[in-house]
Amino acid sequence: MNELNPHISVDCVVFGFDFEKLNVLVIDRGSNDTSRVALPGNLIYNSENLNEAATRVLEELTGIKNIYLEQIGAFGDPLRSKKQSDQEWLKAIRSEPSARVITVAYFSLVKMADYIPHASSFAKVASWVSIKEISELAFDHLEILSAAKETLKQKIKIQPIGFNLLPEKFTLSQLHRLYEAILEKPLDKRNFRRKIQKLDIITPLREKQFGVPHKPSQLYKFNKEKYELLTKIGFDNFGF
Amino acid sequence: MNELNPHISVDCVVFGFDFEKLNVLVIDRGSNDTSRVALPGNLIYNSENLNEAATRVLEELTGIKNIYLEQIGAFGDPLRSKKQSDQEWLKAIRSEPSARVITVAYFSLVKMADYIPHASSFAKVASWVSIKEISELAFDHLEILSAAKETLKQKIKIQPIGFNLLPEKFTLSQLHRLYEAILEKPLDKRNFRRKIQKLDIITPLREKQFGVPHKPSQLYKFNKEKYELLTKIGFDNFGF
DNA sequence: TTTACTTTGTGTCCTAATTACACTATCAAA
DNA sequence: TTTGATAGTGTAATTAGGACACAAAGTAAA
Repeated sequence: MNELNPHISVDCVVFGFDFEKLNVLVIDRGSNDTSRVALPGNLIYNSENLNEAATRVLEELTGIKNIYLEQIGAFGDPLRSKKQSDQEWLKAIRSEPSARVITVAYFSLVKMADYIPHASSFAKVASWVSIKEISELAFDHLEILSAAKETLKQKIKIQPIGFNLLPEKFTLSQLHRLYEAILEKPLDKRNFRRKIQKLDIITPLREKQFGVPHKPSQLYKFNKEKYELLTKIGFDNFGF
Repeated sequence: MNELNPHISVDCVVFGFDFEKLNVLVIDRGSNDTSRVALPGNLIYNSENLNEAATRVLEELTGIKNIYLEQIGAFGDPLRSKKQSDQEWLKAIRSEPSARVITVAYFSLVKMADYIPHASSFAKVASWVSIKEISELAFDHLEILSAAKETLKQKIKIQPIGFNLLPEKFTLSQLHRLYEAILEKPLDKRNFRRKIQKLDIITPLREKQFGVPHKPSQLYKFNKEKYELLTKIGFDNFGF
């Protein structure tokens, strides 16, 4: 340990859905020796609040902006950035690489198609990776990712936030697969549909899929007014 | 704003239940001009993690120890300690009173009878106050308290944590009133009892209340083994 | 043009959970 | 012995949840 003041950073867990599985946005420092994959994150400025910092840092590193971020919590183990590989990275980008860093983690759900990551700043690569394929991340980012997944599982049960991961027009099957990917368990098709329909939060469009080599499915759009009404009056019964 | 490094503090929202209403533990700087009621909190040390800091700070200010603290989240608005009254207080206790302070909030549930607060350090008074009576607190502590209440409402629905607020032996009516106090809404007596009984998490004792000017009620104890089993295998169906 | 392949979309039965609701029992105190 | 206070109990009606199988609609390939 040392006697420098601790620093504050933000880290962002941005989830995307590719109609099959959940992905998360990561950056890579991109040196060719050891790849150092990490969640997008950096130190905050003194004049901005934590949300603003998360928004700014995410855009600086990945080009992604205009998204809604929600706090997961603070991670402040004194040793969270003391692994040698982490220290080596920090030496390249920080003026006080050995200072303790307490981070505040945020998560967000976005439509992958709308957010093509473009690496910049110290990120050499910014890309979507399937959460199943992530077995190692810098610092304590694996722990943060794990907390984010847990938060998402909880929230999806009480708020229909999953719609943020789908395009404007979507099918019930896509929504179904999304819920299965988030909850990491199979859900009965008919029961799922019944439950979603009863929520009265999606509206069928006068439009179907086309060009698919099977029965084309009905397209739906998300009913934002209904959603806002529901979140306002509160609803607990979205559990699967 | 200024260019000092931000500091990190922890603040604790400790709930207690007096068989009628929810209370929260607050400290008062105790000057006789303006009373400055606040949640117990202080800067962290560089060598301790956030949980340890919360535990230590709580004990230093109120004498309360050996309790389980759970994180609520980080609060980091740059202006959160810039009110004049807050600055005056900070000048008395901090070497850099104008530095930005980012705080990590924790909450806890305790049996009031077991935890008699004893003020020390810069706290001149440490005492339980009904949450209904709190209309003003230092810094952004009102916001933190509000977040804590919300967290508690959510958690009580998926974990039987309320038992931490009751003594070893308690009656179903006490438990009932506790749930009503936390959820801030009336719950049907018979339905509440049925639901709790079905959880199989309380065991009746061979003992009743005595000395009460009405029908004495059955005493129960909390079934810890069952609770731990339930939290391990996971359960979502504790909703009221 | 027929067949194979793939995914969509739908209904019922059974069980479990939820809600609403009112009266008797038991004690202390007056 | 009466009063006042709280404890304790059951049922009926409704709603939600879980398990389960087959026909329909399109493309692609034979």
